[in-house]
Amino acid sequence: MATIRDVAKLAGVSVATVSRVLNGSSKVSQQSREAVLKAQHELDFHLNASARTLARKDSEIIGVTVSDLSDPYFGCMVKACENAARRLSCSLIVCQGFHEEQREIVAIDTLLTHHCRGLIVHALTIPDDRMADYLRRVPSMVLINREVPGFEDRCVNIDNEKGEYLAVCQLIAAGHRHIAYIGSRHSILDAKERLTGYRRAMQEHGLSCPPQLMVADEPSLEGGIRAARELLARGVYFSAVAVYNDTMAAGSMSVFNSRGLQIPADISMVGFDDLLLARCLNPQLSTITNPVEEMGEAAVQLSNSLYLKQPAPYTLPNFDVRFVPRATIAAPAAQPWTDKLSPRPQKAAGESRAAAAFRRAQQELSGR
Amino acid sequence: MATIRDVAKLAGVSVATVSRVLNGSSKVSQQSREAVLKAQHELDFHLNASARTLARKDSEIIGVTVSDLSDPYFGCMVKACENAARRLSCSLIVCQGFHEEQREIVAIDTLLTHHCRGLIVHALTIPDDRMADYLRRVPSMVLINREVPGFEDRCVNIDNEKGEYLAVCQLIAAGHRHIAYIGSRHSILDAKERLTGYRRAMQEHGLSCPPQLMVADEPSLEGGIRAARELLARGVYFSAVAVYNDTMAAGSMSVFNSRGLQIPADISMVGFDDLLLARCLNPQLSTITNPVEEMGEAAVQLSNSLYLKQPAPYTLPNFDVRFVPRATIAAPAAQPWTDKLSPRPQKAAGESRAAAAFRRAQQELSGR
DNA sequence: TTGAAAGCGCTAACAC
DNA sequence: GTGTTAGCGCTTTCAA
Repeated sequence: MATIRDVAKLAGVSVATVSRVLNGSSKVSQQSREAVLKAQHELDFHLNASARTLARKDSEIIGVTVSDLSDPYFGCMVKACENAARRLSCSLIVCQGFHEEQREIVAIDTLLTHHCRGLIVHALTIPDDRMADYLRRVPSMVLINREVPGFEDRCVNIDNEKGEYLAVCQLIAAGHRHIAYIGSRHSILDAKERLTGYRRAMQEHGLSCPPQLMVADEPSLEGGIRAARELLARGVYFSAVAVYNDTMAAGSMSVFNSRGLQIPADISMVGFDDLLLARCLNPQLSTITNPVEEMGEAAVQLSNSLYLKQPAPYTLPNFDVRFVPRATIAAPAAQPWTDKLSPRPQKAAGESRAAAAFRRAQQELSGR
Repeated sequence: MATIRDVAKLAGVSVATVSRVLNGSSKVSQQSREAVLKAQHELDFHLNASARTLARKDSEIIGVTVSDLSDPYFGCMVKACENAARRLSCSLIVCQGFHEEQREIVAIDTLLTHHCRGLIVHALTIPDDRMADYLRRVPSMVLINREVPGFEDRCVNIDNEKGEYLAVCQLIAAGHRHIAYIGSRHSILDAKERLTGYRRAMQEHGLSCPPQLMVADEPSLEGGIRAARELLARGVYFSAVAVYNDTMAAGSMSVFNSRGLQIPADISMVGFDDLLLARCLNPQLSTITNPVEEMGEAAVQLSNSLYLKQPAPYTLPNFDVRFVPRATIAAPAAQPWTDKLSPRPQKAAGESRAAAAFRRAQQELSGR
């Protein structure tokens, strides 16, 4: 591998001059500049990032941890981070934590080792006090999708409660009164806030949140499938479901569909995140926007600003959560499929198609 | 920021000993080890990756370029790369090329600057000769989803032609004879190979590939939507569509659905890639597996093996492409919606629901 | 406008 | 087992 010395020798100048040319310094004669560029080309020379980092004490690397890159939510986030990093002439290092404390710690330590210029951390299983430790020690660390007390100004987050509140209000406005909630089983901020939003919307409209209508599972397609099955198995009436995120909603919809339950005629649904996926579902999923890309951008900006100790630090924008009307919300059927608000309904004479489908699903899924 | 010197001083040993402890060398007394670890903890010290890289002349960084991280296909790929990198105690740098030559070049140059231990490059717009240049100069560079003549053993790829061939054979086996093809507009290897697979399947079964039944667009949801509209606008009969990838298929399905055309009753469909998305669609999309994660893994392995100049270099596995039967393929309707195999059919007396839907779609979309 | 040279923080001989 | 020390490739003073 050629070094700056080789280039200097070939160009007939000193290493300092080569460095100047390669860093765009103006104080170089046209002649030297050309000679250096020519030599660089001939030797196919690239400055060594590590050596430069060492000399400058500034790494030009932004580090980001997410839980799982195959999740489109994080894909979008990291996409935005990479774009923002590039604009700062930085490279992006990504680590995955997979919702496991040990891996999240390894991920953060990896970034620390690289003495990153900015750190965007999505780590949900590390306890608050440990996170606070990190935040105290690493001034440019920024958290995403999480809030640690005392460091609110370094946490990039949306108003999850408001989002879910909006979602449930839409269901209520459509006439629903028996609204189930499929949540995330992770005890993380998003999950809690969204659940609170659901509860608040229900309560403000004088509706109850019976525990039989609330289930929680992994925030994945499979989790959504299990949750929907569980809900049906309980046999309690509901005409609508608010779901933690679009991915779980997709899983749930596939269960309802395959059981002959029509969306939105029999069951209305609302998701959260507004992934591309939401527009691919049939019917297209009504959901809540989640400005992941803006958040990724903002996180990088904030982190960089903290790193530079700017006198007027970057201020986080207000992230917008909005309801996106699509095709999964309709008025509830005039006739509920059961008038029982408790499990185990029996077959009734002259039951409707939907009622029959519900009953069959409940019977099969409850393991009888 | 604390350095190894500070730790040495605090622990009352030399920097060499600190280095030994921190790198797990066995030749250290228990006493020294403990002192060092204690000092490290007190100072919250982390080895500086750049300094280590410089001293060792080995960067412990794997670099990967993809076109767009928000595309779940690449998300899966990078996920696998990160996992593989971690197993080699390496960090992962990701750059995006966005199918633009200039950005792809910047991405590769960025990786070169970091003197990566391994380079996994997905760059489709840089011409072959330039890619060959890179490959010659950087022995550990590995290409993904592309083949450059003379470097086949450093290109990680699946048999796209076979995959698409399998897909189309399934449609033919179901009884289809008028099979449209929605392709990618990018003139890249995958696109060409898959198209070839379609052609070969048709020809081997004595079927023609009329140009009116072939459209191409961006390999995105929007591209799929436009392509399906274009196809309908042409008004030529088809009972099935083979699509370049699942994402485009999702877009196409949404168009057919919204036009009252039923899948698979009116139109059978088959995708490619077997993304999570395929299982979220309604009906679930029959498709072809694309072992992206295995490919990502293999690419990292291969790159690392090339880097180490191993005597017995890593050999690429045979990536499996398989047809995944789901719910979007059925026999064609007994009655085609038109007997005209050319555009602009007129309303016929007593036309079927499907025929009416097709006709309306064609008329509206062809801009009349 | 240029060059010499002192580090940046670490590793890895080498000597003890 | 341990310490000393010469680099690794680059940037950046400081002098010229």
